[in-house]
Amino acid sequence: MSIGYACRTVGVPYTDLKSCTLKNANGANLYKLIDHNLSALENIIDYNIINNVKLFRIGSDLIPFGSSSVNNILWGELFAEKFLKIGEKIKESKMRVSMHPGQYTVLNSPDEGIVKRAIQDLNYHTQVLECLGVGQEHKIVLHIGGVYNDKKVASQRFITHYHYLDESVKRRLVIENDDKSYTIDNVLEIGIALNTPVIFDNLHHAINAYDKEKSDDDWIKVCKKTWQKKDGNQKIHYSQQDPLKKIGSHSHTIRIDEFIRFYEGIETEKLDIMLEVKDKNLSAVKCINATNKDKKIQTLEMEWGKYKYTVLESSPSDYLEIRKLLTNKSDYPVISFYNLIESALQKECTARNTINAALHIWGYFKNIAEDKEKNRFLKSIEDYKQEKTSVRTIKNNLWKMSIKYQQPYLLGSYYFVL
DNA sequence: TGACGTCAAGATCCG
DNA sequence: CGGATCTTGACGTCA
Repeated sequence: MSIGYACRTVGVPYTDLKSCTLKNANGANLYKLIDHNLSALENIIDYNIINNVKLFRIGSDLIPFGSSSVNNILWGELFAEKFLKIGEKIKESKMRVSMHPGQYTVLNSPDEGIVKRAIQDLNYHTQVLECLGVGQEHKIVLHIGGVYNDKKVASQRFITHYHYLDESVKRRLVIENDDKSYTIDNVLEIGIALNTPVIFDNLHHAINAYDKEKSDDDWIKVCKKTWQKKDGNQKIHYSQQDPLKKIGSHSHTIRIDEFIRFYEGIETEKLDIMLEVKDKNLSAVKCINATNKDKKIQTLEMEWGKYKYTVLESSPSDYLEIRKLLTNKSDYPVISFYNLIESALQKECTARNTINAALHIWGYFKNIAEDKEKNRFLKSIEDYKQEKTSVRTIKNNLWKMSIKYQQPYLLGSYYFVL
């Protein structure tokens, strides 16, 4: 059983993917971007290995304009070694990766040109995974596409167009229910016809279900039958509704109580769970720690080190509460721990608490900072008090100091990104 | 024709 | 001039 996250990290230095606009997409630029992005991907994979994350979705923008003819450089060959090095790390650590073309890759379109581009896009995604040298259990997830006033005809067209795909693409392709058009039973019908694995997405299903007679667990069991041994473990997507945003919007973080309720209601033995959530790796690590059989307080102490200053600026009372929670070294109060962090992070930061936390961070530098740096920090605090600047300015300033003076504890802190 | 979703690039504004 | 903040881009479907 693995739990993972999609595309990018939060709070992990040197893991951002870069891109460019169409008009700047020339060979020299693209070469630099790809080189940078592959290094970033390697850093993400390294982070995953260190943090015991065994499931990860590689972002489609790894190769900018990867499926477009404007990108005509032979990136597969030019970066072959870099790809293979990353692929080796993935295989060695038994990580499973995947890719997921976006909502604009539509295989079942009645428009020939759009179908052609969709096929090119699927070829591109396949090529990335092949360059890494990873097996066919490393999947490409696709939605069915548009309805065009007749879902039966449109489903049939998906099946017809599927047969245009290269064997290497078909081997990896899996299909998923969406939040507007194709319900899980629609997708299963196509999946069974094509002998293609089906991904169950719980939030899409909650919004767009043919009938709600069956539970999530029931549907997961039905989908399981579409996964064969060669496909690897069954995969599902899991996300939660953001309570403040419109229907279908992913939550900022995975609420741990709600996740555990879901987790305990399904058969997880041979199941991989891809989380779709704004805070990415933070929620993945949270859910991994909450379901881990290896219950060590050190795991929570490390997590606390990353969250503590964010908690301090949101809620000093929760800060004290969590410290108390972690005093018994033989305990593993993982659920209470994350509940307290979630509750703290929901609270509005008062100006007083914001400044208090900033001064705590400043404590790392006050004896080593140059006068110029000290003045800049004090000025940012003054400006903030007078509402002339946002807390961003203070944090960006302190972040630069953390890099300059190489404070490892601060470089891993979520204070700068949450 | 614009909303939808996503997030970095690119543009512009500010001190 | 550097940094913060706002706007655009790139894609296809649907109302």
